[in-house]
Amino acid sequence: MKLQQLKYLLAIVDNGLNITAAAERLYTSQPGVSKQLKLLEEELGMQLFTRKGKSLGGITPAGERVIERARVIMQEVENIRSLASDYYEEGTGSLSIGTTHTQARYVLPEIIAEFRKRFPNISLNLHQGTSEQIADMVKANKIDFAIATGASELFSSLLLVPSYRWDRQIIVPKGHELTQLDRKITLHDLVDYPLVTYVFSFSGQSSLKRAFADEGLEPNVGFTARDADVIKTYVRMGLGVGIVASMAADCADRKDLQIIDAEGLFPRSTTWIGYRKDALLRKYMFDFIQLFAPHISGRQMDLLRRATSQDAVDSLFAEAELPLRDGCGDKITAAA
Amino acid sequence: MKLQQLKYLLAIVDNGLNITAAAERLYTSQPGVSKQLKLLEEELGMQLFTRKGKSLGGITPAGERVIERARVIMQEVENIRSLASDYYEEGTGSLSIGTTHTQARYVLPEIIAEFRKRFPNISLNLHQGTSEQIADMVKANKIDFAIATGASELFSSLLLVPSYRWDRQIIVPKGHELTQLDRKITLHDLVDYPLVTYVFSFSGQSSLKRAFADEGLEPNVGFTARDADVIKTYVRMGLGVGIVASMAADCADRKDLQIIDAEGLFPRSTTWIGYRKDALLRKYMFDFIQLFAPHISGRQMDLLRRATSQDAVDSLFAEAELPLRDGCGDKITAAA
DNA sequence: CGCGTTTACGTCGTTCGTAACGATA
DNA sequence: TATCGTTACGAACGACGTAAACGCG
Repeated sequence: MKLQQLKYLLAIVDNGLNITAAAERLYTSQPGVSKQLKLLEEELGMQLFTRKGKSLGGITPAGERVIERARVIMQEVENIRSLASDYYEEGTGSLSIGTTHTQARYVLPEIIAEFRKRFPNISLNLHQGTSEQIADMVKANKIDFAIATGASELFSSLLLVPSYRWDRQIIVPKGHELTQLDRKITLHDLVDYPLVTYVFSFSGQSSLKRAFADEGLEPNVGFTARDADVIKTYVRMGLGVGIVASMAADCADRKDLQIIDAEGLFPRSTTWIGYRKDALLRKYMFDFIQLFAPHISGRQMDLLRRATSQDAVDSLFAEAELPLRDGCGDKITAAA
Repeated sequence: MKLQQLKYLLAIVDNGLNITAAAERLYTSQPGVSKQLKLLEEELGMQLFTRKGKSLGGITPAGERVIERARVIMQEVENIRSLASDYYEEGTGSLSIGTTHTQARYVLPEIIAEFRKRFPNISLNLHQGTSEQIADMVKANKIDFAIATGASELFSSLLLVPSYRWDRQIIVPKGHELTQLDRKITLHDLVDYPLVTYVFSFSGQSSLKRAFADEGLEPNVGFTARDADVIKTYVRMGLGVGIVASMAADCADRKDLQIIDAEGLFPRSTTWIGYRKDALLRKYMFDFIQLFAPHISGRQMDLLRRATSQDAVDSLFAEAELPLRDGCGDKITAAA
């Protein structure tokens, strides 16, 4: 048995049991892959795949289990390489992050700027997508980190590190009648206006809908978009009342938009940064986590390094201690 | 990186950083091992070992971590092979068991007889030793199963499956004055006689001593031996009162020895069968477990197969439901 | 000088890519 | 006939073992 055979095996599986495609992905010849698969099957004395004529038809039950193990092995091989890189190639490497628009546009820029300053030779890749798309990237091992809000059920193979919490904010054009209220705004006030907010697939969105339902109200959603910039554009055009994450309402917007604090109206959301349970992170990756979630103490980071289960991570952080993030003013306010 | 390089690396570590010894163990030439180590270090770009002149002096901190990972990899490779054997070499293989004298002499014979009948082509190896010696065998990966009583702290790398419980029994020559008592025997009765029992290193032994201490008594230990046969021999010679595991007092002994039930006098012991957490057991190995601990239901066995932590195993079995084993009469009595 | 490691080198087996062939839809 | 996998073969590479050199105690 050789590592290459296992690598080829996984490549075949990950390319839909198409040996030709796997060979291309591996930058090698197709007969080579074919032969190594055959050799592996011969050595193990078992069929890993069922055959449809000459083509591969499916994976045998035993094959499934071999593949599982092979994945562990290749992951550990990666971990060894990663260890080695940490010791002798300090300062070089790459970091791929999958995240949503709000993070990429409003939260990450200054964090990434700081990271680049500290690690100028780490190449950074930002992959933007919906929670579901990010989950796919995780599956395909395309990213080192996923950053998102809620939707933890999509990311069971990751360790999720809660990083900060945020409220939604209501944005309206300056002088809008909602700003004339002499009391705190309520959900009742909102149902009279067309709302402009995130499309439902955006995680945490369903909690907004539920907030209305809990009071027996039906929101009038006039327009949905995937990112806050589009929402703000439409709010500026007077198309409705915007509801966005507080991070998205930055200071520049306050020239022509008015922000109404919606604290308490909707449940608070928690944004996390996650990485594969079985991956060994390089030093600069942990440094990135600490940049992203600076409330984590040095001691907590040490414990985090050793954590292998979500329970272990959760026990490190109490929700109440997470910082609350805003788009203007102090970027991070202390815990309530 | 190649699997062979990792195998060589581990062999070097397991042979006290002596490359020559490692090469012999691997049935290959010493320069070959040396070269592969060098290649591995070059590929990783790091020193795995510190050098004392030309000899290996110690393991670098980074090396330790690489070795950890390498062990996982080689274990998974074994697991794949094991899987393959299960599918295509059904009925062949080997089973090595490390256990104590009492198990080997009184409990295992009939279990092994049944196992041999079912799997005539599995070669069986019984390694007898103290708990400590068995723990060493586990470390050196010499055995598939460890069977022992108590001493669970020695076997933290194993999953321990509680299998049955047993009491100690008091054995005396026929007509001994302790048999004349018209009431249940107590610890006070025993301190007047020299006791013949297991040496202290035998696990669970300390609990015997503690039982006396709890009542403020000091037992008069006249003679200790490592196995019950020796103890019985000395009891027959009138050298003292024997205290042995109930399994060891078999029917044949009742001709010239009298057994006094000591139920309640000493804490009950639990015997377990254990296997490495990270090992993938072959089918016949699980069958052996079920032979050894027949109280485990089919459903529990299925869950056991998937268990990876001791907590998961413990949650499967409540102590109270374990059978109580005796040396004569019904071999296994139902739970109390 | 003995022990253990490294270097040097010749042999042998394996892998790889190209090219041709076979099977399937 | 287009697609995909297998077989065949020569070239290149890598692993292995023997022999010799080196360093340390």
